[in-house]
Amino acid sequence: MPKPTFFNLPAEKQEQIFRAAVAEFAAHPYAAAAINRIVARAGIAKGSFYQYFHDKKDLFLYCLQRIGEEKMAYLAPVLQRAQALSFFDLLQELFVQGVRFVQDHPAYGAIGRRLVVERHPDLDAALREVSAQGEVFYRDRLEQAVARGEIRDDVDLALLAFLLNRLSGLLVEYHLERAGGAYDEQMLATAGQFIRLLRTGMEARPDAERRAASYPSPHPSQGEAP
Amino acid sequence: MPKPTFFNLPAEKQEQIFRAAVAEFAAHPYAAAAINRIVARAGIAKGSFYQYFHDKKDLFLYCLQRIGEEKMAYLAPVLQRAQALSFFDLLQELFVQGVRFVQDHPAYGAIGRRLVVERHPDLDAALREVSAQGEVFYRDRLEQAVARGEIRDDVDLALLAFLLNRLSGLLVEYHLERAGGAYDEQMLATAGQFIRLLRTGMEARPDAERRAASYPSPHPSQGEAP
DNA sequence: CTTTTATGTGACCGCTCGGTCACATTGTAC
DNA sequence: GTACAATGTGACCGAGCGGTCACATAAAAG
Repeated sequence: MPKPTFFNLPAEKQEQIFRAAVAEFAAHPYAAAAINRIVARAGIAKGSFYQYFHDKKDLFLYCLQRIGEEKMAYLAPVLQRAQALSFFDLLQELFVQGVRFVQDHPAYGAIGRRLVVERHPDLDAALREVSAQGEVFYRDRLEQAVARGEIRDDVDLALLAFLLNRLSGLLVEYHLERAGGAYDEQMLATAGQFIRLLRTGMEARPDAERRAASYPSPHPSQGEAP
Repeated sequence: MPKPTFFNLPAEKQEQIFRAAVAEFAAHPYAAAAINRIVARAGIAKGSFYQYFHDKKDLFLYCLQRIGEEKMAYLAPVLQRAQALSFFDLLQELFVQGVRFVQDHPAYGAIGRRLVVERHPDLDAALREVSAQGEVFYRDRLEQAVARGEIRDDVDLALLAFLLNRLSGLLVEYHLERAGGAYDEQMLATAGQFIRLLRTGMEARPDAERRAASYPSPHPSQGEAP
């Protein structure tokens, strides 16, 4: 938790510091992220920084909390409708909003990815909390969907919750790498394909099944192979 | 590429240095990995190190190449049978061998994960090469499988190749996090569930389809939710 | 032996790091 | 004005970094 001094600062200055920190943590692994660069970018003295935060870890966790709040703000409209949506509609909405979030805040995405992969004592507790949160959420939704008969009852829900929690990150990465990242039709098509794969799998099947699986765009006009 | 001096070393000593480097790169982000610790662990003088390698990047790329060779050795038996196997059998074998590889060499897994997520100028070229390699492989197999009618012809192959390339990493991670990591029945069951999800999806369907999807273990006896 | 060539060595360089501290500046109370 | 508390500041500390270099050692060549 930041020191009280930080919260006494004008909101404008708090934001400057937060933005500088986010940029730094997005650009460098935690261990290599430099307070020196953060204070330079924020336009404050190093001594001042240590009046606001106890140490680097304190700053990082503050950033993580802020990012989490912003993400929740993105997801809130969807979450409110969660009960009213079918599981796959919910999934689609969550993925789409997830892509939008990272498109609007690429640095947040970079920090999230680092958090998942990096091994640093300062980060371990935060990582466990964040990923457990996501998995519990998916697990609950999955159980409801199974109860409603939307999802087969013979799948390993723990495995599936784990996968869904990570897949949203992969989808974002794919869209950013290939499509460059606009929030557009192409993105919706990719998300649709993604969901369709999850729903009905990739195996060829008799035609009867095929049509039931259609979603927003059946053919995203991706490049064909030579 | 290491300097000639390195290859003049007794194989034993080369191995000592390689192992020390792998341990360091697995335990720390590239930027934070320390030549000082590597030479200490390898039992050589720092000056000697710079007779063997041009710099840190040189050492890291050498490690990556060695790891790639060892992985190929693991996968070779499967790859040789690739044409004879159905796509999903091939996938199952690849995933299983992938898990085995990381179980036998946890440090290699850690380095691979870092490579995918970390952003460092020294690593960018290597990352692009490695991931492109994997995707091209999957893409080729997918096209063959579509031609053989094993896989529906209306999926976005680029997206699917990307996902498969990453999913193998996720499966490994899941198995290591939950099961702790033995190469055992439990692992085979998880891989089977995984493949089954890919084949037939998670959506509930009329019973006819259900049975066609069975694979090694239909019920992996994962814990039930309260 | 001496010379030459290849290899081993650790003190050292310049730099950056996270974090501290003595002091300067500011704002309010009186 | 003075007094006092809160906040701003950057030089500084010890440590660790990647990388260098003058020199020691050793083996082979003459």
